[in-house]
Amino acid sequence: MTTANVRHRGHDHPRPRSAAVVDDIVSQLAEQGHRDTEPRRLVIGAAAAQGRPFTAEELCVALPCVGRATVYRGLRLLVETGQICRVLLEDRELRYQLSHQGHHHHLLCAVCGASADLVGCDVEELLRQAAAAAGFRMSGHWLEVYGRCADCVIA
Amino acid sequence: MTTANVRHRGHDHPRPRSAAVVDDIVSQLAEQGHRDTEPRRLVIGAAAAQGRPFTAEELCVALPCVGRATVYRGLRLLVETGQICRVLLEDRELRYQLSHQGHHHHLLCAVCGASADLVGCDVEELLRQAAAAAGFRMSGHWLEVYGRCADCVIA
DNA sequence: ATCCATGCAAACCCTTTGCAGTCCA
DNA sequence: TGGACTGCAAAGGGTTTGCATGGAT
Repeated sequence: MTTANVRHRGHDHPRPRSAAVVDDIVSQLAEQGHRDTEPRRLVIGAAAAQGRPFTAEELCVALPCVGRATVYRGLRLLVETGQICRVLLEDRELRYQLSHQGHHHHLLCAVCGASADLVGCDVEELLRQAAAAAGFRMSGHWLEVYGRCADCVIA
Repeated sequence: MTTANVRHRGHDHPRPRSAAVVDDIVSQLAEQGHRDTEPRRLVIGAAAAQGRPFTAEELCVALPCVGRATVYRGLRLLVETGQICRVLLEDRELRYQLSHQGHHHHLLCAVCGASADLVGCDVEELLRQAAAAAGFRMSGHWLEVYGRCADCVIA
């Protein structure tokens, strides 16, 4: 295997400040014909402010002035446009987090909820071959890896 | 990688007829102190009769004489005792299917819904190493592979 | 001036739970 | 017989939708 490459959220690749993230996403949405509205900016801003995968409910609580439906519609739009991705916990709870470039998987800490992206790990090719051996043409896969992050392994 | 080994449901390893499957599962449940009841047998029988991953709702429809709660409770018991396993479709719809031995993953056909088990594919070790590179100690993972089965690739 | 986006509340879907009655072991 | 199991219906939670209003382009 290739040595796995890891990006810890907000460390190795520091993101621009939240406001810039919001502007960036809003402009990308604009290119696709989606309007620039205050509630939508609030949703994006709150999403960007989360330190780890978050739930729709958490965003609703963080944004009491934004309608519940608007939060859900905003999240759906962001997923559809690839700005954020969905994360499934072991108990099947659905969470979200800002997308990073390209295809990757999530390492999720069962203790503190932290998330790290796993990139450069060639599971995909392995799966494609295995699927082919079964006569399947793979079109996609869903993979979540659960465990304990470095901090929680020590504790 | 090791050459992936594949089991197509009901082909390479033909299962005993449905009634025998039911008896087998019921006796395993009995060993764990669970009673042998008619509704439970019906649930197991219906589950065994499905040709592909099924939903709780499908079982309820197939068993109009069995209470909805009983179907759900039966499925939960079967999952807890390892007799059946959960399968997640790409849209996150939850389905079930009879378990096979050991750890494996599912190849799911997006067209016809068929399912094949992927065994002997050492994704796990690859993931463990990748997780370790990120400082994570892996404790588990969830993987579903989506695509088209041999029949549906042709069609 | 459009018509997309929002907010509220109700609707929805899927699953679980409370409870009284039933039936294995 | 006692405790597990069942069925019904109602509750539950998480998410979506209908509709009238508001706001971006």
